[in-house]
Amino acid sequence: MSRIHAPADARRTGGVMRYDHEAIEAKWQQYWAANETFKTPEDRTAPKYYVLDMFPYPSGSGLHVGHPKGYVATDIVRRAKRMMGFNVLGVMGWDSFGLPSERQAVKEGIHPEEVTRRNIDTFRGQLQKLGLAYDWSREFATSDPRHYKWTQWIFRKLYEQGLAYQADVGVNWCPALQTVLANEEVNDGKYVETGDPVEQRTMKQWMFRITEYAERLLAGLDGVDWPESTEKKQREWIGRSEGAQFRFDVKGTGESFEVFTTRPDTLFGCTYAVLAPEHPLVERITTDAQRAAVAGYLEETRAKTDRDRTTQAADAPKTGAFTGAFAICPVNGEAVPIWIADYVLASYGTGAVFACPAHDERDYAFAKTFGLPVREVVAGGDVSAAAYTGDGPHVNSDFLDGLDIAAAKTRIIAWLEENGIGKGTIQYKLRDWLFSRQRYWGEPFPIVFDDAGNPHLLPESQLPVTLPELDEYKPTTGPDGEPLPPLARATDWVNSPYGRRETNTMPQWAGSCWYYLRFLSPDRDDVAWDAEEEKYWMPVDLYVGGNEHAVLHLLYARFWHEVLFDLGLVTTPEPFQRLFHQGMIHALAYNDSQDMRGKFYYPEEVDHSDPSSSTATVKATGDTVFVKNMKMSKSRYNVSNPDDLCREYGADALRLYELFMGPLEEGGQWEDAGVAGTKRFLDRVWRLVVDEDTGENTAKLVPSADDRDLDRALHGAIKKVTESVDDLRFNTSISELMKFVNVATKAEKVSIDAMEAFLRVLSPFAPHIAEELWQRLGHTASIATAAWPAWDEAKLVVDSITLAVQVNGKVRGTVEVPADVDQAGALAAARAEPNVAEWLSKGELKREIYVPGRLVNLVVKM
RNA sequence: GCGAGAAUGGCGGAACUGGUAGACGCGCUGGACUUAGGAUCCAGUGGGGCAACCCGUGGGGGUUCGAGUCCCCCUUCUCGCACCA
Repeated sequence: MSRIHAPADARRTGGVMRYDHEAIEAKWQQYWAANETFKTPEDRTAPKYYVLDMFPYPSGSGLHVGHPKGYVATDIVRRAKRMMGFNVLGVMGWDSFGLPSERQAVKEGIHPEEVTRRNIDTFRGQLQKLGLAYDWSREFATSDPRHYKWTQWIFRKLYEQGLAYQADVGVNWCPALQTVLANEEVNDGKYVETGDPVEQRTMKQWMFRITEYAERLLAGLDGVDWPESTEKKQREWIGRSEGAQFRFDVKGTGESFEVFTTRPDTLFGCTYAVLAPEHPLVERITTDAQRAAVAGYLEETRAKTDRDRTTQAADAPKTGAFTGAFAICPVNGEAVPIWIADYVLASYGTGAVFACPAHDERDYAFAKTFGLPVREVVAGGDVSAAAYTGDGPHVNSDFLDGLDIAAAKTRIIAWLEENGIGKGTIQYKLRDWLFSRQRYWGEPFPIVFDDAGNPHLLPESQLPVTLPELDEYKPTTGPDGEPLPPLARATDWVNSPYGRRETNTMPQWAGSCWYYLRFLSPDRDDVAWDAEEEKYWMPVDLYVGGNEHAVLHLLYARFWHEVLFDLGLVTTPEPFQRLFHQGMIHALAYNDSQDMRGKFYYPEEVDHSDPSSSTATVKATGDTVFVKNMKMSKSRYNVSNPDDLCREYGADALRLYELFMGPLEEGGQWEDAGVAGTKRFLDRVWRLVVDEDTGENTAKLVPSADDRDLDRALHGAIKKVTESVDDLRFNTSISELMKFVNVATKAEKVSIDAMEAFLRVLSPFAPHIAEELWQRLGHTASIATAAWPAWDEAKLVVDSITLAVQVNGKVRGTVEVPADVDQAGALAAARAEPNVAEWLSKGELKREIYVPGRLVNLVVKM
């Protein structure tokens, strides 16, 4: 029970009892911890609400003010929903495996675990200073064997389902990091996190058959409440396209190849075929005459980066080489030349296409480059000028003539199927998920290899497979000089009684794929999660995090969840019912180059006294620097530190400003001065209750006071805050809270009931001061356990309203009328307004418009 | 190139289904109280004009009694995606 009853030991300075945020915030944080105020309730009869923040990676650099924005938002939801009678599951933990800790450990010569523990302590400390209402008893880290035992357990499940396999695949190898990266981690030929260059290699890797779930992952999006743009990104990432796959025979050989197309209806317009340079047939069908040309082209292609090959516009000039071979177009028996070209990707579809330049921009560009014929088969465009991709009747197409695209597709697919040449199929852009990394600081696989090199699952009883101690965490090399992961150094560990252990580890995504389930029963060592708890708490009702995870984490987690659902281990097909992305916080950055790629300067190094100017002056040198609002980041020298702001203004003021600065989904531009503003607001709240001269409660607070204006402000605030808990528009609800304080400050008397109701709706935003004032008003239990107040619509209505009176759409005056005025009364009052009457006298009144409660518009013909 | 979103005072941002544009806050100006104020309180604050009034939501058209909001065209910015046949 509550152990701290002493009144706030707020600092008395010169007899003034000011709001001492440091003492009060520390006091209540201790109180919440000591009383386990936010421990998840045991009762399972109340409605539940699972609010989750995206799992943070505890980096070494700690938090800047951009990080807690989402956590503050979810904290308001947690606290308010709790007061509304929900059982709230609010938890925080650490996605603590990962390369940065490993690199930091190498650098400092200590164990990654130690780095991780230190970073977690920093993060936890920073978050706890913000007064976030987490159930800290459920905290866990993915790098804890108690947790990763179950990550390995889930891997076993996926393996047993045939969803995990090893394959020799072309991978993104990062020489600097000595590891492979997932496609999603590579952009522009570089590792997205560090910018280190990435090259292509073929290696044996673990893969997940996420492609088997492509259709399910698409369908599941229909049932969730997610931002439209994120759903769209996932759909596009999965990239479903319907079409046909069929066979082309290579003339004069026994060979054939399959093509995939979404436009089988244009088959009569086929004038050549193209194989990807990597296509296995290339070697076999190239004629001697063309061998040199083909070899030359393959060399050229190899030299190109993936990006060079895949980031061209459709109508960009093409490259390629003729193989000398011809393919037989199945629909008309024509022999068409077979080319190779890097605009055809080996990794998509069948790695081969038939080309119909008349109706495909890429084929058109290629045909123009190499002087290949163009044959129109869909009327409606001018194929002598450009490819025509619109609809129209087919021509030059035998049995398809006259049909539109849709009908022609159906017809040709039926024909292909009847003749045993091919069939209608669906292709996805989604590729199988590369799941292994050559790193130390990740989950070991529960896999051993036999002497023949075949993988076997370790029995469940052998989990967790823990990370062995190493002298060094750097990658190593094998007897043939091939690169080996750091775990290969642990020879005793590798040679287990069950076989040779897998030395790759899982990627960082693994832990975050199911952490939301572990939070349900993190103390259980006998199960990954408790089935009853899963039934009660899942799905996550509100998931808040940045949109940078729109595809990767959210797609991977959904995939695992779907598999677990199929196995009957979870009861909902989707893990995250509602998703919300908080915006990225920006702040002014100063750089000596206009493109912001030069040297950055700290705000205190420059003089930017004219905020409307896009340039500033470096104080020391007088040089001009450019000013731009940029994402807050250490490297741009534009971060604000939450610890400093907590010290100066308090966590409550910081929390308020995080959300007051703008809509949650937009980031907003950070200004430390804004925190001073929300601090002033809290000072005024304080003075409503506390007489700063005596430290006693103010005389202003009385048992009852009849004040319609104050009631309206109060109930307006209650209503707005209550609604914002669902629509997450906290910036406007904070302004309603401010309005109440403005009215209350001016009022002679404020009823204690009104003040208490206000404190309750304020408490999710500024919990420390709300607790303190609540206690000063005589309450012994935490305000977090108080009931949420209801608003009274009757209190929101006003006796009289001000109507704007327009003449021809321009406001010419206002009139006070009773709130329940009828149309005739409103119009009469409007016409009587002196200034309006004068305008009316200038012309003929043609029309009167009355918008109840708003305005009157009188249309006058002058 | 394609797609999505955005553009409102000196600044961050309000404005429900078209209905008094600029709520709330920052900053600024003036005043009060003060030994002092970077504390607090009061008043003011889109631009122009003594005023009536005029002009104002990136630019240009349109619909409407009435447009920040709806439609068309354009500009700029942000964020995704990038030859997927």
